[in-house]
Amino acid sequence: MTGLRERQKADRSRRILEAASRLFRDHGYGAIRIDDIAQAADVSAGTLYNYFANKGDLLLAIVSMEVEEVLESGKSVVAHPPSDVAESLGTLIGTYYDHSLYYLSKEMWRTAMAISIEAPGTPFSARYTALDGKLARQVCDLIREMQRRGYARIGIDADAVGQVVFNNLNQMFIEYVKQDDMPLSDLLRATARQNAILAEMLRPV
Amino acid sequence: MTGLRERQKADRSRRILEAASRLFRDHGYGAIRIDDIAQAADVSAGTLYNYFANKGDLLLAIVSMEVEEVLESGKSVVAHPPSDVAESLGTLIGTYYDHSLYYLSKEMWRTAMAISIEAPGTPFSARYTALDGKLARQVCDLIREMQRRGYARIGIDADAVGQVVFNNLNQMFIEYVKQDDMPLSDLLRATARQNAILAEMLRPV
DNA sequence: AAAAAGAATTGAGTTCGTTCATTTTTGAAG
DNA sequence: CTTCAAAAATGAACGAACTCAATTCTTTTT
Repeated sequence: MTGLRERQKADRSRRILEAASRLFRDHGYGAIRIDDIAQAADVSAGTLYNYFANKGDLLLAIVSMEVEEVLESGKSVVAHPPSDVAESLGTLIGTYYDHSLYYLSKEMWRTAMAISIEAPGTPFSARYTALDGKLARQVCDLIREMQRRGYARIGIDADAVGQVVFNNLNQMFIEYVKQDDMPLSDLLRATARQNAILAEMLRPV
Repeated sequence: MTGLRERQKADRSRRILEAASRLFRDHGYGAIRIDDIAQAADVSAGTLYNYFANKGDLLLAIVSMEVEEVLESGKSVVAHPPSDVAESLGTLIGTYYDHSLYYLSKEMWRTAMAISIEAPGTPFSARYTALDGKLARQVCDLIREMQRRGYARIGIDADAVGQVVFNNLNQMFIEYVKQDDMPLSDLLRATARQNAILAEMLRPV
């Protein structure tokens, strides 16, 4: 089970991820070469390709870990939502956005999202896409939970609304990371305005 | 005005665009090398870079022409919208989606959208982003026009709703081009379901 | 314990996008 | 018609991601 080979493999994978994470964040994804990561992780460039399909896949592995955390912290919002619909959505979305730039730069996000569109087939790209799907479902879950508690009008297609809310926050996040000088406050204000309309519609009669 | 130099420049640009457009479509963006395009257009690789910032910028020039057409054909929908909100949105969005794969492959769209996120600064990337903004505004215009004609409830933030509708259709389109085997009918069905909710909200009292 | 099998690492080589010093072409001035 | 300057084209050279045949390291078998 924990033979030498297994341990070495796990260790190398960890070293590569740590080195890449630090280097990407400090110097930018584009500025870092595979050789830089390999050297920092004490492996050869060729070895790195035994662990990750390509440079982008390595980035998506890092970003996926971040999204896992976001998903986790979203759970508590769904479990104990504020009774106001607008506030609920704002809290969940705020949780998503707040986490987003803690470990990852805007450039890393841009590249990650670009890769997940352009090369959706690599292992970690698929994982990232799956996580995105889970986030979307979490928004749907929140709306259903609001309906269950009587905080939101029932008889409205929760999955469709949730999907729309998620697609919107995702697209707004893309606009946000596309502009290096756009502050988070602008993003929050814009999405609050958009969600206000959907929240109004969901408000119980 | 129409000196030899000007004419040659325009001609070379056109030849490059035509060659690239055909080759990308027939063999895929990734499979085509700059040299292939240069040869087909009867220029050197270096010359190509006098006309386009890089390979991706060339693709975005091609995609932008397509979006211009989409925008143009959207105008007539906004000018003469059906009186039902859901039908209006469906018609406009159907126009967008229908055009989308006439000249461009899914791979071209994937790559184009990826580049517009990752490298928003190049000339044609900026142009593509601007066109995207115009499309979003066109959706807002449609909703405002519906309100003006009494086909949609007034007193609702048309710009916010329009932005949400557009962000949603954009994100759904991304999902669509990410999966090579997803038929257009699936995309239309999904967005129709989502827009039904927003249309219901906009329905005049 | 030696040998065989096979898993993993290695780094030189390939490919392709991009750059840039040089050459060629164009249009203007004398 | 020549000369000159600016604009544009060229292709060899460069850099970085990625590949793969050869090698080294683990594990299993006898």
